[in-house]
Order: sequence, then C-alpha cells, then structure tokens
Amino acid sequence: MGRPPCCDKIGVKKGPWTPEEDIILVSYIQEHGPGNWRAVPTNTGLLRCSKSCRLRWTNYLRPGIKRGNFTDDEEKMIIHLQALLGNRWAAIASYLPERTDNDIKNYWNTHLKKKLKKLQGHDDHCHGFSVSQSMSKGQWERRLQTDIQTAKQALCEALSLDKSSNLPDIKPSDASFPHTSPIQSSSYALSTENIARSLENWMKNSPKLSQTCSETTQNSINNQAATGSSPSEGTLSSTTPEGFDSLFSFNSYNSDVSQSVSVDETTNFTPETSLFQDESKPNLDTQVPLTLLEKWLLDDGAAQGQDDLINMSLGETIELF
DNA sequence: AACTACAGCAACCGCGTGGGC
DNA sequence: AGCCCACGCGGTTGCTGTAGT
Repeated sequence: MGRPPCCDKIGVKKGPWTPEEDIILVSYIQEHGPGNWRAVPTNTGLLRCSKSCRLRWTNYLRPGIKRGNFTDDEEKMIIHLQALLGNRWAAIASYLPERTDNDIKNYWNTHLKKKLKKLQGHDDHCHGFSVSQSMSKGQWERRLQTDIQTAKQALCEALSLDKSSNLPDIKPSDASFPHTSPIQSSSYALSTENIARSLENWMKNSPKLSQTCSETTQNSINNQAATGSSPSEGTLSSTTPEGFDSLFSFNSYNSDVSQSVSVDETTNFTPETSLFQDESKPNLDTQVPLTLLEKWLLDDGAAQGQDDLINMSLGETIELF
C-alpha cells in the first residue's frame, strides 16, 4: 500500500497565497497556535492542504522572519555552517533565527554556490588559498577568527541576557506555541507586516483586483468576525498595512517586537536567542557538529576546541574554495 | 517594443522519523 | 511489535520579474 496523499488533491488550492488567505491563517494561528496542521484547513475553511499551511506559516508568516538581503555576517555564517553541516538547512537556520531554512537554502543555491564556484575557479587559476579576491589567507584567517570571537562574545551576552531576561520563557525547544498557552499578540506583529507587504505587492501587481480586494478582504474579515475566529473588531476598513495592524491590534506592539525580535546581528546564530526561530527546528543537542560548535563557542578556555573548529571549519571551507 | 534568457524566490513533492495507539 | 498519522526536512519545480538582445 502506498503512502496516502497528505491531503485530498481534489479541491485543494495550489500556488501563491493571497493576503486574504494569509489573514485567515494568521488569525487562526493567533487563536490556536501553530500545530495540528491537519485541522487548519478544516477549521479555517482554507482550500489548502495542511502542509501548505504549515509551510506558509514557517516560511513567511511566522513572526521574527527577516527578509531581504543577507548581511555579510549572515553570509559568512552560512558558508561556515554549510561547510560544517552540509545541506542541513534547518540546522543552519537555527543559528540564523531570523532566516528560514528555505530562505537560506535558496540563498545558498542562487548566490553563494555561484560565488564559491567563482572563487574556486579563481583559486584553480592561482592554485592557492584564496577566499576573497582581495583577501590574503592571513587576512581571511584573521577575519574569520574575529568573526568567531564576535560570535562567541555575542553568545555569552545572549546567555547572560537570557538568565536575567524578563522575556517570556520561550526556549528554542518549546517555542512551538503550545496550544494551552495563549499567544501574545506581539508575536504576530511581524506577520502582519509580512502580510501587509505581500498585500502591497499584490495590489501593486494587480491594479484591477485592488478594488475587489478590499471588498473580499472585508468579507472574509466579516466572516471571521461572524464566526468569532478573528480578533478583529471590524476595524479593518481598508487593506492598508494600517488596516492589518488595526485588525490585529498590533500597532502598539510593533516597536517593542521589532526590538525584541530584531536582535543584534551578531547574536543571530545563537540558538539561545532564537526566540522566534522555527518551532520545528530540531533539538541541536543531538547534532554533534553543532554541539561541538556550541561547546567551543561557550568554552572560553577550550583553546584546543577552538583549534579544532578552526581547522575543521577552515579545512572544509578551504576545500570548497 | 518585442522577445528571450536568466535569476530569484515561493511553493510543492516525496521521503524519513517520531509518537500515539 | 507493528501500524498509522502528523510533521519536518531537503530537493525540486514553476512562476515572476528583469536584464540583455
């Protein structure tokens, strides 16, 4: 007997998500929390399969997701981690809590792979170690060590923050928004930003639809209000970002959230600071390379470990170049 | 201006795995 | 112990925008 389809193929919508669907999904998750994805399409009336809902949430709507260009630090981190972990994007993403595994995977496939290939070609040409065309081996190593030092410091800071922090006790391992605990509205502020952004693009790209959009959106909101599934108090009179903010009453939270979510770049890769990292991220304790990395990052006196990691990282990275 | 090629990214697909029964 | 379900992950696909001709 073959594997049963994850969802009924008939009547299941595919393709890009509309802002309306996003609203419905976010609204539902706000109320019930992520999880039990199987029930989401049924309970929301979304004509999407559960997988699609989960993916949409984890890759786009989930709070704390940073979109847009990757910073140099992020780029380097990805390269290092990829060298260490291979294509274990979820593990890599757990060290870049504001990025999704899908994002990192895409970035690797579209940018970094090419970049490295290019550099490798350059290396072949000059048959030597060359990470950057403008960087000597010594410079590279120094820079890498500086990065590592920064990461280490950031991790320590993050950990000390964690201990004294008054942040809600969300740990990477329990960030799955258990159904029993109510979701704080603030956690969804960035989701509304995402939706708003999506809607803006959508409307920009579909001027013909912009008229009906607000109507249908209003309808869906009204429907939700009627079923009591939306926190909206019917304040959405337009499909502007402000409209969404008012829909979810997020205005007052946005600044706070962006402060708490937009942690310092240098702290991004610490699992301990991954307040909003993917709920589904595996427990890193079980991952030997990451444990080594963490251990090494944490252990100031572990000079040997540092050497190991540098050797490991550089060794494998060098192979790439 | 029209067409083509390419890049970037969102979403899908299929497999693996863990937990509950 | 074995089955089933739900979920997570990595690879792949396909759509859309843009640069080049």
